[in-house]
Amino acid sequence: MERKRGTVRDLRRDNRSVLLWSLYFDQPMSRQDLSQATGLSPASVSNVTRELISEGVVVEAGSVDSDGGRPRVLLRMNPDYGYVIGVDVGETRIRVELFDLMMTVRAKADYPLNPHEHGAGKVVDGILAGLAAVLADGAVDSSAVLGVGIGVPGVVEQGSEALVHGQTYDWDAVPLESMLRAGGTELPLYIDNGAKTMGQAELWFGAGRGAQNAVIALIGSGVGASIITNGSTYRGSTSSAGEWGHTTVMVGGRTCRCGSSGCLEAYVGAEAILDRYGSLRGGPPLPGDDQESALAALISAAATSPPAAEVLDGTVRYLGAGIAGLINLFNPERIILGGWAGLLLGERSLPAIREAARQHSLRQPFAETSIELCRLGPDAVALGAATLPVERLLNGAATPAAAGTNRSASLTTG
Amino acid sequence: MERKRGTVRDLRRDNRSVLLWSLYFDQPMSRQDLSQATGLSPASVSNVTRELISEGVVVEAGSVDSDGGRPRVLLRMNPDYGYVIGVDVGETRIRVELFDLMMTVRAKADYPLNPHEHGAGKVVDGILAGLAAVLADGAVDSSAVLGVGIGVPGVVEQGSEALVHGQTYDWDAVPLESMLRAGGTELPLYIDNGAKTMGQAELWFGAGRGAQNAVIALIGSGVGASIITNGSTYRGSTSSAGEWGHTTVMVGGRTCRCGSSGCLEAYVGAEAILDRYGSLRGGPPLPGDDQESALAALISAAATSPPAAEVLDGTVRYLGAGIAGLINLFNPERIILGGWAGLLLGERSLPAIREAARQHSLRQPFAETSIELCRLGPDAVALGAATLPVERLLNGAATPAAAGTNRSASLTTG
DNA sequence: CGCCTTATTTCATGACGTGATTTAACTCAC
DNA sequence: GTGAGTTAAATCACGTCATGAAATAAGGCG
Repeated sequence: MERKRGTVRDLRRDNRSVLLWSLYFDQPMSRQDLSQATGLSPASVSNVTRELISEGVVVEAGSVDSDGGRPRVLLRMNPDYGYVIGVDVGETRIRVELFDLMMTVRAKADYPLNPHEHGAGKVVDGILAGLAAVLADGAVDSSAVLGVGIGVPGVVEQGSEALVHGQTYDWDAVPLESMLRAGGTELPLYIDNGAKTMGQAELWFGAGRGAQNAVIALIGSGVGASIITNGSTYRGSTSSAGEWGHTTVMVGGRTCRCGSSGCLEAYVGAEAILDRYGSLRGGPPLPGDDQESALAALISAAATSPPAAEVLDGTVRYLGAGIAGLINLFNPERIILGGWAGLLLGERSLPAIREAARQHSLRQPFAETSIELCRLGPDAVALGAATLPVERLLNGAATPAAAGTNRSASLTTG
Repeated sequence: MERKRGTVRDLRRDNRSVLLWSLYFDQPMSRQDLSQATGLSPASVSNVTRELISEGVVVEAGSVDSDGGRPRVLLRMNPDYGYVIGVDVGETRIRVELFDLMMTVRAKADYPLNPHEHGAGKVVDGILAGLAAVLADGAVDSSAVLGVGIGVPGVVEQGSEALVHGQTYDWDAVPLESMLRAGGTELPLYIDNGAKTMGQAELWFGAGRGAQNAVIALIGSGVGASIITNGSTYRGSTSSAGEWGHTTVMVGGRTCRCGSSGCLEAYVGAEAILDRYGSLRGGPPLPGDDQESALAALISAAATSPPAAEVLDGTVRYLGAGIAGLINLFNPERIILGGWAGLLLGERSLPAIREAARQHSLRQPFAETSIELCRLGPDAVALGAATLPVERLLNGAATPAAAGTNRSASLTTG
């Protein structure tokens, strides 16, 4: 998100953007509050506000207070100014959700995916079907949609057309964007890595609110992370930053599915945990075909089963070491542990994880970091993806399309 | 380095800053070149340029070219607009260097430090003496000094007055800034971690030039790093970001001087390498009281001595794993290996280090990353520290003091 | 020496943010 | 009720800025 500078018009756009961000996260606010929060003069707030209201992005929402003076008029975002869609391309299903501007869900659609059949074509079909379904279900015209955010597993190469490199899916440079275009959609698309979109969801609405520097650590079958620096997602030079799972925590250790050895993921990923438990017991895998119930079973077994406890203790230790590395390197205000396996582990062992992290990190940065659990659950990928077009709106993209059937159209100003 | 926005005057400052950065790193340039490089209109370049010339920051430096048209007038920074001082507080000495704006050395001074006597008082005395010495030696009046950058070991807490937490020195919240003030200096001070200043030196003038995302990995007696994100040094929430040395690469491994175990530093720091070699041989430490010659001796012994070769091979492997972690997490364009021990290792084994890093990192980000050696040598700490006040100047700090005896003072404009 | 070419400056214009000033919208005491 | 008091918001006049267009400067070339 570069900020072009130069002309005096860009300045206006910047100020407008600052004001929108402020309002978005602190609704409702009076013009006066906004002036304080943004540092802009009351006069400027008044001007920018008029513009925003006439565009329909912002609406007045009643007045409040008055101990003797003119009451403050409260301002809100207009949730119906436009809609956004979030797509979560998961291992077993595609989920599509329609939100209004304030991220209230308006419609949902799920498309199951055969775990062993991840052809890009299937995924594209699922997404397109989901888009049509939520638009119909929510009774929203596509012209009112600001954009569609899509969270996918794997690295997304942002170019003129986004390319997806999916390790898990065995995708190699899949041109998802142009495939969707070929499928007929004309909605603005924002494609990003699912861990990053989920991180952004936590950053905006979950345990990360207000953080400038944070790492959202995600543990599912595999291990990933979303890195927040200076208040926004860090992507690195080719958008693959945050691949935390393949950090070496044990040189010469267990072989990882990435081909290397000693990776963090080879110890704390759900698959690895179950595998370690299996080889310790020497028996067959735990009950339940899916990892989720198997891991839950392992965790509840730990109370009585020494081998299960041993595996989990080891997991906590490796995880703590991995988190400590993040603390030392990034010096974040917050580490947020998520992903379905991360939540299972965290619910049982957060204090132990904190202690392990303490042991492996430097005193000073550790003392400045809080380690918490995600608040939004594992379904936040779609939510986070849907924030991408909202982010663009807040950053001042020119009114996209005519967006908004629901505007109060009193443009008679002056 | 926040960029305050709001008024139209800030816009001017921003444009001025963009122009200065461009000119600083691409001297000399004509106004036309600048217009192209910055995206500003020729008219604006002309205006801003006039201002800069009248202030004395920029000077015209001859014209060039002319295949039929008016020749381009070349512009340069005025190296004598003001001076900056860089201080390197090392383990065995304090080094103070005086530079002009283009970082040409004008004077140097060294103050030896007893390795076992790192009292803050001694250090402050040394710095103050050094400042006086270089100013005298360089025949520069203190009013012409834009600022003093000081690179120290340990974490620097940037508050209203910088506090230094030095692990190595056993410093705990030493108020270095106010101590120097109490010592009588009135020069603007910029205190930062030495690894970060060295990283900035490489970023500006060394192997990091032009990189937007890079990590400068420093190996000396200990191990540190300087992280560059989006073109500038990343500091994290309390400026301790970049503590790479205590990343766990071997859970339950060697005890580290930080108190934890399995830290990268416990394997690839010079002290650790020598220690590992010592315990492998079972004999006394290598010849040479200082680590530097001992490590050099170990490296040259590796050609004939199997134990030495074994230790170094292990070191390469651990180092590669550590670097791989940086590649995965940060997805940088470049990893730059430095520090005196890093250079010794790198000169002998860079290809092996690259290979080890490849084995432990993901294919895609590894392919996008080049791994190189530092170009400026271990003395770049002072140089990098001295860039701090220059950075401030380029970012558009109001002309600090009256800076510059050497200005052409024709301020008669319109 | 005049014409051509290219770099730089000048000029008029339109936007913008802001402090000061007005106007708007209420409360409250009487 | 009604006027004084109080606070929020809008308006105004002003100064600053970047910019495209036009003018000017500075050289080459025939």
